[in-house]
Amino acid sequence: MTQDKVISFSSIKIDCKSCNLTTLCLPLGLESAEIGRLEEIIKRSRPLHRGDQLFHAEQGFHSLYVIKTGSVKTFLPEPDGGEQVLGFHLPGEVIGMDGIESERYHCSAKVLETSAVCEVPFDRLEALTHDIPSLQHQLYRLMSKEIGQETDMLALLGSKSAEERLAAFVLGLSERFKRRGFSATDFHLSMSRHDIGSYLGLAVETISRLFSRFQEEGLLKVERKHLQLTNLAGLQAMAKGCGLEPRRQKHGG
Amino acid sequence: MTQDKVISFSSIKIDCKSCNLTTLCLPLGLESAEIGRLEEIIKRSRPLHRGDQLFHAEQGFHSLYVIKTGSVKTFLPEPDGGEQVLGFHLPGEVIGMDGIESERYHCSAKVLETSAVCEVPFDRLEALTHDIPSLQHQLYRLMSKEIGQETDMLALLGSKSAEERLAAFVLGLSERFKRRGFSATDFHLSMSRHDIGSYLGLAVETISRLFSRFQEEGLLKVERKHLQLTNLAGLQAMAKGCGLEPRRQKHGG
DNA sequence: CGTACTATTGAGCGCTCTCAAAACCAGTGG
DNA sequence: CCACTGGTTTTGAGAGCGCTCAATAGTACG
Repeated sequence: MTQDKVISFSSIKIDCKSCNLTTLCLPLGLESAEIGRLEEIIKRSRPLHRGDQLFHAEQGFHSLYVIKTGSVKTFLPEPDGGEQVLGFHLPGEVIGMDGIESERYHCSAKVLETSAVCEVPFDRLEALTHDIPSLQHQLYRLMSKEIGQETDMLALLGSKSAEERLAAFVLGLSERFKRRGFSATDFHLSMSRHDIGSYLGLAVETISRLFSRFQEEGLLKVERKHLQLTNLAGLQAMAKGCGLEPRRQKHGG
Repeated sequence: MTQDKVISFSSIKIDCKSCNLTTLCLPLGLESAEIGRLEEIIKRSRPLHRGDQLFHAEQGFHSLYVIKTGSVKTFLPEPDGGEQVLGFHLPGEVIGMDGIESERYHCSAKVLETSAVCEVPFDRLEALTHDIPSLQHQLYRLMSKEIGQETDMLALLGSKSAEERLAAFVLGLSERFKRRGFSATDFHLSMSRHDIGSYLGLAVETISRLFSRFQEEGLLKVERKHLQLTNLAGLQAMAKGCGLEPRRQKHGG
């Protein structure tokens, strides 16, 4: 029960010990009575499995979802049945905030591996943020952070080469795993090469070729879904476009 | 004074008659006393001119800014002095929300033409949203909308060809001018070709060439900064990638 | 052990890039 | 008024990155 409290509390707070997520946010400083109220509105879900869909684009919006364990991808469905991947989400992260404006989800969300996810009905959360100013502030911060992250992604897609994008991608994952207390150099890719390609605006084949090249260059080792980063500094240099030989173009040249 | 009230009210409401912006949002339904309180916190600014900077990336965050007239671009400064353009902002739009999370602006904002901009200190706005639930809801919606728009841009950059991007861009501008009560087919581009290219992830030369080609194809007429859309349906088809001849790639192949 | 899906690798091409230069425009000062 | 200067836009030529197509290998599942 105490354990449950911690989980519920931290699900919103995004500062969740049970999710190994201790540094993302400032403490909320809620009173225990307030924690209880927050707990009340959170629906715990049974385990979800690979391919399960949390919500669909255009579907009526009611709740935010907090990833507790596992991973989730968000994407924009395309008319031809394809998926434009928008992001990969790890424990402690919140999705669904794009649905508030129109009261319909803007994107779809699909579970990448067996995962646990909390549902937080937004109308009740909104009412609670009205009663608890620090929670209100936290929600503003959360949405602001989302905007900033998408902004960074726009810059990546707008001006980086394929190798810069992939290097930045694996380093981003590394950083996020590290914050969660997992290894920063050794982790599992729950998404397919296809999803990575879609996310980075590249073809599947390009992802595969780059992984092979990075491995040849000793930057990392990749075996199917397992990734081991063997030269973080080299990857960082590559992500910044400061590769050994000066290159300065996205593609073409 | 009544006129001023309308402006202040609508600056936050994003439903501003004086900005020709009547359809963007639902009414807030504020009491006149509440309107007064909102008015109090808004700082009106003197006119700004082309090149004036509203805020810089990494600078301490204190306020949101609402464009009243003119236009503003937001961008991420690059180490080499370049600018990765993130968006162009028209009257009624709010910028600076990316600064809430870290209490530093995430991007920079520069005025594109003579403009009027309201400053809204965020701490005071936040306090006010606590007192006025409908205002709180409106701010959530505003941030949610921003997330959705950036999402759409990610999809554009991730999977569209150059011609699809430019067609979508001019149509997006057209739509936004239309909502503001201006002509949807005849308007002024306050940003340079360079800015458009950066925004769309394309080279300046590509923008210029595409404008020329679109003109040859009778889709639009362009003369320096003046744009006239002569075939909206054709542009829409092009933006969707349903051009006359089937094409299905971003670049290459 | 067959079927379907995912990943890898190769061959070839074209979209969009870079480089380069000319045309055009705006502002300044003589 | 015009030459000068700096910036923006246009246009051309050529090249390369990342694409598509295609085929092979590896993996998952029944």
